[in-house]
Amino acid sequence: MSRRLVPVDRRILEQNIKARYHAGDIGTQDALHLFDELLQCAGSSSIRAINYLVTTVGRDCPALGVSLFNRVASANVAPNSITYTILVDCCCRAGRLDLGFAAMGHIIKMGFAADAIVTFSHLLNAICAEKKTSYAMDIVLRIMPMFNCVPNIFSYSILFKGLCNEKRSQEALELIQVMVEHGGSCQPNVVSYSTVIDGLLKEGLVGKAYSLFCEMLQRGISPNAVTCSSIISGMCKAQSMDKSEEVLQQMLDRRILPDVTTYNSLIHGYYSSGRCKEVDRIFQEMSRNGVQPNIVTYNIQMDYLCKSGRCAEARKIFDSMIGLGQKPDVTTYSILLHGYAMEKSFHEMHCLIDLMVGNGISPDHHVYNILISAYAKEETVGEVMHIFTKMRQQGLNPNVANYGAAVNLLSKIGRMDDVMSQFNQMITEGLAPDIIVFTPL
DNA sequence: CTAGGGTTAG
Repeated sequence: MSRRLVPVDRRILEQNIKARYHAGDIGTQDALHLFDELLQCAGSSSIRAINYLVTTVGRDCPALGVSLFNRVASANVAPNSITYTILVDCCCRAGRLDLGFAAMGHIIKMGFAADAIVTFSHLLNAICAEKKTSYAMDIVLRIMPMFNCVPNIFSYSILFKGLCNEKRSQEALELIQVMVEHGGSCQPNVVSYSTVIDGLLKEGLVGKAYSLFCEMLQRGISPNAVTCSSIISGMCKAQSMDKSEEVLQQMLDRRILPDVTTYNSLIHGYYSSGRCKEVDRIFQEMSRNGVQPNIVTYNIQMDYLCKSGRCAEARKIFDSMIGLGQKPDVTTYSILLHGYAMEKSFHEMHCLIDLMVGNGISPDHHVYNILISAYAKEETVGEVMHIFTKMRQQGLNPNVANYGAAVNLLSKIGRMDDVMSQFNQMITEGLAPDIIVFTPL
């Protein structure tokens, strides 16, 4: 084989990968095969093609993306800054924030930090998902500028959402004010305002949310369907359905089209206040405006029926959903399961769990907690403990609500030694007890 | 390429 032919073959392969990537034409398996093929003849020109392949694999299976990176590193090809960005994203999505930090360390060492704005976003998302938003704030406000990486509106939005998720929406509000007063190039936009308005409303701070909304309008930023849906949802939560309707009317006046999420908020609000006639009206309005119900709409409807002791009707919706091609999700199953639990229909519960697993949906904390509570009410300790074992076998660590349900049962039947042992187990697993766990003690 | 809204459990 001549020296010249190899690079030509290689270039054809690289161009082929690039074209297929942009056409969205590579599956995970294809990518893995192409990766093997390319790595055999790869040279320094191959890194772009390698990046396409690692992106494709990592999208589907982040841990596999990380392992491909290791093979790149041991082959004779130097990763570039894009490769490291893909790596950080894969590490974070594989739940290995520690490896994400290590990769970021390489980026900084190589002097790529100033251009790593997207890489930082992946890292910030993962940090906030672990409820360490204070740390994320330090990165945005101090560490990124230290490396000449100027935080952008995405960086700040991740912080706003993280703070709101930690019920620190007032700090998010302060951060918005600081951005505005500072007058820098990065100013809050409709996403920033919507996020913080939503967070304030979820904490019941209606007045502050309203002031922020006014401030947004004054600054010439137009609300959109997301902003309005958050406000409608907040008004529903505050039992102010009339105000919700006012906001809906203002949306229509401003030509902001309500979408399925907007209508779902209203439907949930009316069900919660027991006004079913109004729900019918909203359904009609939806259909008139060409908005189709989705899985969440059905879940809301089923939840209402189950909680009104009408599981059979909820089941009819459930069965018709499958026919309509709307696949029930883990929430749908939880809702129906909870309905059966209230009826003490243990047989139906087990059939439903089997159906769920058969349809490829794994039970989550909610599902298990419905089972734990149902057995707890029957005071069958053995079954409750068995569910904990099953959860752990599935790699699902019980959460505070799961322990809460068990601790309440044990204290009710006077088994205080078992209460303490569950309590200690919970602490050992790094969980912070809440008021419900403490009450029996 | 990276950000925001609706549904479920003790």
